[in-house]
Amino acid sequence: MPSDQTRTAILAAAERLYADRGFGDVTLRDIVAAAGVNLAAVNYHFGSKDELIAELFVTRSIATNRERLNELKAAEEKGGGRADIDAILRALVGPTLRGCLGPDRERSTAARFMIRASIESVPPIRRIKNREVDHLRKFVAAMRRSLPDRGEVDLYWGLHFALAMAHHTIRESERLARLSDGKCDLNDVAGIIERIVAVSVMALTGGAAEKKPAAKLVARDAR
Amino acid sequence: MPSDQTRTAILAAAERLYADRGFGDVTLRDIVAAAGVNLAAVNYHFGSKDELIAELFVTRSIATNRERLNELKAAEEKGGGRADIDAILRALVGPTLRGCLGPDRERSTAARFMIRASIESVPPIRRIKNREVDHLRKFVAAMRRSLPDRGEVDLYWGLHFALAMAHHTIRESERLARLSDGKCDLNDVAGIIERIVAVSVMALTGGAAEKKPAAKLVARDAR
DNA sequence: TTGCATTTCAAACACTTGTATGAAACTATC
DNA sequence: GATAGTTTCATACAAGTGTTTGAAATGCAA
Repeated sequence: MPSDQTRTAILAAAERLYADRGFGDVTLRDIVAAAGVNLAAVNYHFGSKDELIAELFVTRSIATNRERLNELKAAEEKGGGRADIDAILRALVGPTLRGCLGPDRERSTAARFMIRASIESVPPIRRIKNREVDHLRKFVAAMRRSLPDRGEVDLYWGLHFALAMAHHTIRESERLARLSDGKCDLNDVAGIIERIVAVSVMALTGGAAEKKPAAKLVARDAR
Repeated sequence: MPSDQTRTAILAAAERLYADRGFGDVTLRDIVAAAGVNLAAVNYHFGSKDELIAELFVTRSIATNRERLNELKAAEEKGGGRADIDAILRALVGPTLRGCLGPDRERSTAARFMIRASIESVPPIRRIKNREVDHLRKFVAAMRRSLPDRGEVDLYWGLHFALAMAHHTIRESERLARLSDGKCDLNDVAGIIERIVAVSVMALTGGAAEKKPAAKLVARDAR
């Protein structure tokens, strides 16, 4: 059995560099330099640059999806097969937001890499990404169980908007900070999640307060 | 005065190619081939590839911003200096959505180019893009006039979410179509705009129906 | 037409990219 | 300890990039 410390060093360095600087301007030479290995090691261990990216993406993709589904399943079991809509949405956007935002960006490399992958859309990733709809369908199903009276199309749009707010918040966090002169606290990840979930719930329920007391719907104007 | 048909041919070809395929994989040779001009013409007329991109971006940027501000000003004048919040948001997201979505993608090249620019974040654009916050501040000011009781931070988040939904809808329109098996009609641009505006208004007003009858807040389940 | 500035063109330049090669170093089995 | 398989390494390669060059072509005033 081969010692794969070179392999993992390449994977770690590549993920960090891609997360920080994007796929566009990270070369194989940058990666091997950061990993402290030889240039030819990438092609030896992975075959090509694209296969390296693909392996990176599939690994993180199933990890993120599992994290989401675990939260979803926990919420559904607690509710006896029918989770509250806000819990479903929290399971959808929570993992990514917690991974990408907040002060502890140390182990957030994976999440930041996934955001890069969702933004830049490089060929090897685009091919894989089509399976993601199957993953999202599970959330649509859970939402349908939670809101059986809502129309199908509204559910799709609600899920779409929830992802929109989550991803856009991650991508444009600095612009929001500058626009608001720092008044929008982007380190308060829990607060951001609640904000996005609250808006998504309103989008899905038409603004009328539902069965739950809707605790977090009030404006939070810290600082 | 020089005949600038070569210049404009380059600009048109570059904008179309960038809009269609992104900055990443469009070379100068692709551009000059599409424009039917010589390779050296780009450097002769623009100095460098980055300056070509920058000129493209600033031109479209001020055009889009003007379109937005015209709608905003019209709404504010109609309301005697204080526009309804939904009119403000419509002025913010309407122009871009109308340009990028819908069946007539012929003259939407400009809007699609702007979306590319907002996604890929290539260096020459990133430098210019910082001025956009000044443009957005005008919308924050209008929102403050329209909703004087709302907290500052809520206004920023509301504007942020509105842009999030608009941009994400443009970027991931095909995924939404596939996820919903075509049930989400992405050719109904006016309906999409109203949907986004409605959710944004709810995000800003906390879900309670305000002074206006909130006409469009009901779910639309066409098809 | 002559002369001069502007614009076009083919060709080459310098550089970076991902990939391939073949020898060297290493590892573990017999 | 010899040998076969695996891994590393320096180096080279082919292709593609933006840019530059200097001459040819063009347009336009005197």
